[in-house]
Amino acid sequence: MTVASTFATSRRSHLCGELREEHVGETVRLGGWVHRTRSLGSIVFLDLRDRAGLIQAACDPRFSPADVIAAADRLGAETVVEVDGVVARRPAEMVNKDMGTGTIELQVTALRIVGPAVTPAIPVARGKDEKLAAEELRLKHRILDLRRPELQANMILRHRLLQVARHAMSSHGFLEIETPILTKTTPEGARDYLVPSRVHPGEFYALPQSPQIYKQLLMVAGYDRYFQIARCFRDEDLRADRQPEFTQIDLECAFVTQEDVQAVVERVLVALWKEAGHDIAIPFQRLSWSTSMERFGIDKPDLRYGFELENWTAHVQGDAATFVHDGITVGGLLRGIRVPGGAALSRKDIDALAATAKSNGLGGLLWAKRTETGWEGQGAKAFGAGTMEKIGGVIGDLIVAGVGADSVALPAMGQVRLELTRRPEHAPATAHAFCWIVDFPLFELDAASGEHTPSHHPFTSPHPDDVHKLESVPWECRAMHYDAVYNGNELGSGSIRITDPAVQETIFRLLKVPAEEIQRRFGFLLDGLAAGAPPHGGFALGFDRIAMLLAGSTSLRDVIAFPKTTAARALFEGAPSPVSARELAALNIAVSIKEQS
RNA sequence: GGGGCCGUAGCUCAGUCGGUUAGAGUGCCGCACUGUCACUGCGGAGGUCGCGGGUUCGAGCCCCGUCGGCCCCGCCA
Repeated sequence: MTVASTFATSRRSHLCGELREEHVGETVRLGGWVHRTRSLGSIVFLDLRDRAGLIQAACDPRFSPADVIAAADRLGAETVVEVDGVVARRPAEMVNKDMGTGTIELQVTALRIVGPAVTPAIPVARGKDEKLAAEELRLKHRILDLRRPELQANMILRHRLLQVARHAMSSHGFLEIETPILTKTTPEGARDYLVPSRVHPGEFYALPQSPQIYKQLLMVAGYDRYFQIARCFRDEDLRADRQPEFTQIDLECAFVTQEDVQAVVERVLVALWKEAGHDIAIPFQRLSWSTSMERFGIDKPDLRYGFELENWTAHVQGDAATFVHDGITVGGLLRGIRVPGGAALSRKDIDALAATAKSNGLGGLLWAKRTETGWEGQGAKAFGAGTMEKIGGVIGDLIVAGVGADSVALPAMGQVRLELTRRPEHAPATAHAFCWIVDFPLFELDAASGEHTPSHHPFTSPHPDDVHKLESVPWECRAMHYDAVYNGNELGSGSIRITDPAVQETIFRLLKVPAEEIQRRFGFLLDGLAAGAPPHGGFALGFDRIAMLLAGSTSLRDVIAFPKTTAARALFEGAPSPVSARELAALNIAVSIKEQS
């Protein structure tokens, strides 16, 4: 007597892939897709597939009627069938170790074709070394691609992660509250997706770039701890890890400090990683933004690797080349990286590192290898013996360095470091390296416009120790803004919000936001904050990216059922698409497309 | 907005210096086959070389444009 399957219905008793040796002897009824067929003439084997996996269904004259064998012989891939049969143990020499159901098979007694299928445009069943179809075709024929066990595993993992996130949030007292999808532009600064209003000609809703303002208003409204698995929309150009619509685990809580928020986020991340089979330690280490830039040249450092940036400015001696001295004289610093064993790198490898340095704005990359006979390379000549002595190193070392202002040299050397970490001979010291980046600058300078912009959003509270600088040296203010970083990936970010109207006013003034615009865009938030706002702060985790990383994938498209292309098209449904003149007229919209010259 | 890579049979790819009839594997169709598991063997069908233009006696191959996909920069806190 066995327990009935959760998946039993009026039309089936089990999922194909969930049968095991304990079911041997049972008469079962299965439904599934024909994954592959192997016909030996009067014996036909079918691999039947469903979301639980594959099982071999054997059609053999010893237990199958002749018409079943004949029908099985004609089955094409991806046909949906229902089969009746008896679960039988396979003889030892016929066990398939690669299948979850490899020790058993179904002895088919009846077979019904319930969903005939045309020959699939792209293969669902793949041989061991067979490549995937082109991504374009996978997106166009998404239902077939989604049938592949790999993608099904990803979607199942995604589901489990969502449940874990919900449970973790709920168990810490967070209330799941939905916020509008048809809304008003939010302060993230990306382009909005707009939705025309039919009843208000000429007016538009915006899809939310995040529920930022709503969640702050929920704090004002007394909901204390809010979370949402929130869909967000940003009309910006895409990347492998960026989709126009994406999902955040969004949270906000009241009467908290930065540390309180971080503690909650850490617990959620522990739960998510555990669900994927990884035990991780908390609390994560904290790095200030400036420390991260100094040591790693980036605000999302991959701490699985060493190769930290070092400041060698003080090592420079009188015998160094003039250009080195000149670079330092104009305010630059010498930033170097030591690569143990790096002397084995070829000239081509080093040239590639130099190209990275140059494309990131450095004049060039100085390098030297420590060999049996001493330092070699252009860097050794440029620095001179005295400086090399100070920099030091053992035989086998490579040193690379660049001179420049921190705003250029640190990010550039950070990219050089990243390239070093990606080299196959450099194994990560650990599999999971989390950290918090804290004390971000409150503002950053926009290179294009020369204007200051909020580095997070305009409601981020200045660091209490820096509030006094707001009027005098605002660009030196740190923010109560923190990012969670994992293996060089930004998982999410958050901040403690401004609840003091005077501070908020100052921020808008510094950002040169006109009073009219403040009222128009953020009036309902400011009014809310004036209604009695508790101190509050929150966070948003990029859920798709987390699912991607835990699935071991490098593209968001592998963890989203129906993703968009890099041109923001949906190849499967064919969105976006033109609409009829009638629909446009109803929305009071006239379309004018600029002719290409 | 900019840069790079790619586009040849349903799918994955090869295609030499620009040369006459564009190939392979797989899938598909047919035949054979009683223990296969990427079954095997034999036979067959299958091509707008993304699209448009140009150079040339001749273009899958060279040039220009264009469309689509992917990756990156800008952009996206």
